Amino acid sequence: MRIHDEDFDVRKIAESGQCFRLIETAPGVFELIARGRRLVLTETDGAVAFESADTAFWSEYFDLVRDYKAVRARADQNDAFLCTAAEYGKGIRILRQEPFETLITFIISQQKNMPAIRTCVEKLCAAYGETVEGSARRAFPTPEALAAAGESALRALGLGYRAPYIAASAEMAAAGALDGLDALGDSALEAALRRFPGVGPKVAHCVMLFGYGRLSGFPRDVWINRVIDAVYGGAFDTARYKGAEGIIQQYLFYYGRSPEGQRALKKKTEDHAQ
DNA sequence: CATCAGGTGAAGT
DNA sequence: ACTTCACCTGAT
Repeated sequence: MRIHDEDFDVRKIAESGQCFRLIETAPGVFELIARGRRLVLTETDGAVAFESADTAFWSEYFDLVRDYKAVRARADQNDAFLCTAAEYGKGIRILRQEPFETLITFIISQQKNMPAIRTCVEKLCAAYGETVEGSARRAFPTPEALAAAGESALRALGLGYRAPYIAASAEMAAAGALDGLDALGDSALEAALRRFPGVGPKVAHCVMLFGYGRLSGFPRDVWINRVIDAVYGGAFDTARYKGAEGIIQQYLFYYGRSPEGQRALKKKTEDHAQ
């Protein structure tokens, strides 16, 4: 399968911080372990190619049916920062990841940078995940496997104070706490996710968005808050982008974290100081 | 070597 | 309801 679409950029997706198991193994070659499978994606001349018989599966995973161009077109033309961000982040898509994996990886993500998150997640998979055909890497562990591992073994992997959160959340998931959440409305889903230890507002929105495809999710992390403080006077009106909040968040986040975006933020802050 | 990193929960005002 | 603080450890 070969996709030539300005709204599908594997590298940007890998750098976007929503998925920690999509890794560039050689220039232009990316290996993804997702839902117990391995997929190799190669990028050449602005097109992405991958080999898989199960195109329906990956179509859902990469959210291929959604019209991202139409979302970008919704950006307020008077909002220069967002317009720049949407253009800069063009190619990002919202992946539909496994809810349990999303839950645990974003509990891990707190107070960690992206390389550190990847290291921890790979260690966790290597220790407790099933083998994956064709790859040296392992699948993300099941709730049962992590629950059986226990807090002290997780702490020994370097997870620090997150170990009890992960152990308890895995136990809850193994007991069925994630079952049937798909049927819930957005706010009920958010409330259900908040019951897992180590899950606050930020992680809950990440899981809603990246694990359940709920585009009303708008995770507020330090980068988004920096953008909102510097550019929007401390309050960003998500209501204008109803049904696409999470995509808008990704554009703001990806651009805000980039060197170009940081220069723009610095300039805004200096302008305000005058 | 010190600081920081894609937060959360508990305790304090 | 809002503010402050401790928390593990790898990356820079």
